[in-house]
Amino acid sequence: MGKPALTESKENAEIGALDGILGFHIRLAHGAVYRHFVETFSDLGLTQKQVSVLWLVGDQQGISQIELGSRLHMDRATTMTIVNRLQDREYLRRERSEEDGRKQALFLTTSGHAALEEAKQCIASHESWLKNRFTRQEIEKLVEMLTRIHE
Amino acid sequence: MGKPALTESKENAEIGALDGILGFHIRLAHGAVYRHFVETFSDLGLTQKQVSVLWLVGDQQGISQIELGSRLHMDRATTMTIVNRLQDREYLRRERSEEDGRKQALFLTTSGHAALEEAKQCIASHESWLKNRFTRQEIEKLVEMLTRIHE
DNA sequence: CCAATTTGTTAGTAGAGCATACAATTTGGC
DNA sequence: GCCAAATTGTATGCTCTACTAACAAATTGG
Repeated sequence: MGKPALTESKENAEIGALDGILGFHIRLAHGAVYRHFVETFSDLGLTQKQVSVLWLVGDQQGISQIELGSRLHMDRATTMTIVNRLQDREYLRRERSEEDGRKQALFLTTSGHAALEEAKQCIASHESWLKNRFTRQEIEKLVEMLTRIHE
Repeated sequence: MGKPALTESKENAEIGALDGILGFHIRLAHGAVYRHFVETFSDLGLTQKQVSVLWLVGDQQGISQIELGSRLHMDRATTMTIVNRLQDREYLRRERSEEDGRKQALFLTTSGHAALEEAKQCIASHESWLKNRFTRQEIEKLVEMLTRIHE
């Protein structure tokens, strides 16, 4: 019954049965990646979401908010707040779409492009910190498995 | 252009070069797991963190807040807000530790135990939703790789 | 042409995370 | 034993992300 009192030297935090929960490991891994991301981007002052949005808008100028949101799995309201923040910082601007008056077309400003370039440098260093612990094959397998989760 | 237009979830959202970023996939996977978690736990009204805390306190009655926080990678302030919320709902209680007057020892209440039991049922169904897409070996490998990230 | 849908917007709520400051307690150096 | 430093808990305030609900404007379809 019960478990022996933990007297072992293991510095690694014991999490008991939680260790068998896949979702738990995904959450912890995400947290670790998140924290390193924030550290890497403390100078730029950009969050993961903001960088993703800059990246996607840079990739596909004129994309609508709804399209942007759907590709990053954000709802309309969440997309709004992030686009608002980037617009306030003058990294991107909205334009009414000509084809569809309901849509806003999003474009990077000049400083938006500059910020994205800087961000891509940070992403590179962040990614190598992350990927360092895996072989090329493992990364491929990991990405494939993660994709099966988020589809 | 093999993809049919459909109203289902699986509209292959193009994310371009972002597709090569491992951190991005971790974030998307986490988001997908999180959303399914919330859905699964909408009846119980518990969050991932709250369940993790209930689980750990149930596993190790008398654990201190600092210990709890360190095992779930939360700082003291964050741990406080979560413990406060669970205490307000009378799922757990604090007791001044006898060995170390600085510490609070945490214990599940009766309804805390009940909530944890319910939660474990939900976790099981949530986990099988998640694990369904993998073989046993893949799960093992995935957990091992995720552990390398969060150590 | 009118009703339904899509898209954007605003406002409000909530969880999680972090920084800072402070109080109580314990620990360690002397 | 005593005092300074470290540990733990607490309180406050801020930010980011995410969701809901309601509403307006534009488009689409029957």
